[in-house]
Amino acid sequence: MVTKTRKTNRKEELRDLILDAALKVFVEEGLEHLSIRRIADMISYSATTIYLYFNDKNHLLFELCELGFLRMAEINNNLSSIQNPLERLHRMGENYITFGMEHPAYYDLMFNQAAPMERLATMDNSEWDSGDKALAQLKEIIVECIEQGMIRKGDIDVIAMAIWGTVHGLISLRVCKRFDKLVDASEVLQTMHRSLEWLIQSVDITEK
Amino acid sequence: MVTKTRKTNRKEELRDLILDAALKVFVEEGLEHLSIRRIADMISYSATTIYLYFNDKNHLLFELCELGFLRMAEINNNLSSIQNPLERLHRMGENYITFGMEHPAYYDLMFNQAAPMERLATMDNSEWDSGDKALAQLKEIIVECIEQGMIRKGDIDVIAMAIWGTVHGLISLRVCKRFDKLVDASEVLQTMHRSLEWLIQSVDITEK
DNA sequence: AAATATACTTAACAGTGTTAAGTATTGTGT
DNA sequence: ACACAATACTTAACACTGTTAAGTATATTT
Repeated sequence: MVTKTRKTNRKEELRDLILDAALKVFVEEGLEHLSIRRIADMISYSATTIYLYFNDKNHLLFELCELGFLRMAEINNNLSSIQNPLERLHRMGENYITFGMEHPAYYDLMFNQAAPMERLATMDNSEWDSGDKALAQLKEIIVECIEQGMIRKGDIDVIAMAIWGTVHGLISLRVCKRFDKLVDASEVLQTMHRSLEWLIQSVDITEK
Repeated sequence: MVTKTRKTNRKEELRDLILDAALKVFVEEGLEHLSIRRIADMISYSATTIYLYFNDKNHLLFELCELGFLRMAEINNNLSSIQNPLERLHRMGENYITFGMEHPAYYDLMFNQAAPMERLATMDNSEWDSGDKALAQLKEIIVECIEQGMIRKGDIDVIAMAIWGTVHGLISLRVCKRFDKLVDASEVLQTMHRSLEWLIQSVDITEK
């Protein structure tokens, strides 16, 4: 039993080593430069060794994606202290923008790339837990906003999609470099925050 | 002069043949199955012939992208007849959703993939004309809405980004298959339209 | 000490974008 | 009509990619 645990730990260690190397490459050089052989070279193993720890490249990318969701959850730790649900919603959107701008490679993988979803499709429990959790948190806040009469009533799913869509849309356009030629680089971040602010204010039905 | 024109036409013909074949593959089988050799096989030419008509794959994808923008512009022909600018804005959003749902491969290429923007970066006149035009049309309508006191005043760029972001976000999440596990497939389209409707109504400051 | 399981590697397959060099075919000038 | 040159295209190759089958040491168990 002890030996088995030790073995498992050693296995886990190399698995983590692979993920760390993969992370380093795709954060520093982009997803297009992330190849199995590249990772293998970095950690001085043969390329095929990686297939002893991951079914295929999609599997590896999916795991990286999950790490991304962990990091994203972390930056939302500052939400609980905010009483006003609309303010909390606003902050959540700002966190989302911050995350996307600071970790574009993660964001691309989590929401734009096909690989993680292709991996998900092959899994037994094919629920998208990470996405589900993040969306559930958003919906909770929206429910609060509606209960306190701060935003117009409506189907929670519909409102959640609209709000998620907005912040995702902004980040996504940025990550996919669609802003570069349209908005001055130095003003992108500010424009995004002001867009979110405009949305929140438009949605706010208090004091009107 | 006549012969030269004839030659040019013949050149254009093969160029179009390549684009047609490329279009067929990536619409029917997805971008990941679109390879230079695949196109070449379809039109019974060698792979290298394609490089006589396009600098590289990015160039080819950029041209396909431009075709996508043409098609997108077409479906906005129904806007001019709508007097109320807020209604026109709403319809423009619905058109955007319709386009994205009916041509996911085009949409992916136009707004998510890196290739077209990488091509653009290598070009002399590196303005993103297509994106610029589409955004300009959106801004025009927003200006009208503000002038007629239909939506809250604010920086045009900021508002345009917020609205474009919203519809793009919805489509993008769909095209990248992030809705599949979260929203029932049969309800996705309806949810998207209702999200847009909710946004428009939230933004509408008439009769409040 | 023999058998077996573990951890890893080598070699290979089929595919990718891309380039250099070569080959017909066609058009032009004398 | 003949030589020259431009045009249109192909063959072969390079350096990659993900992935798999088969082989090899090493360590563990019996």
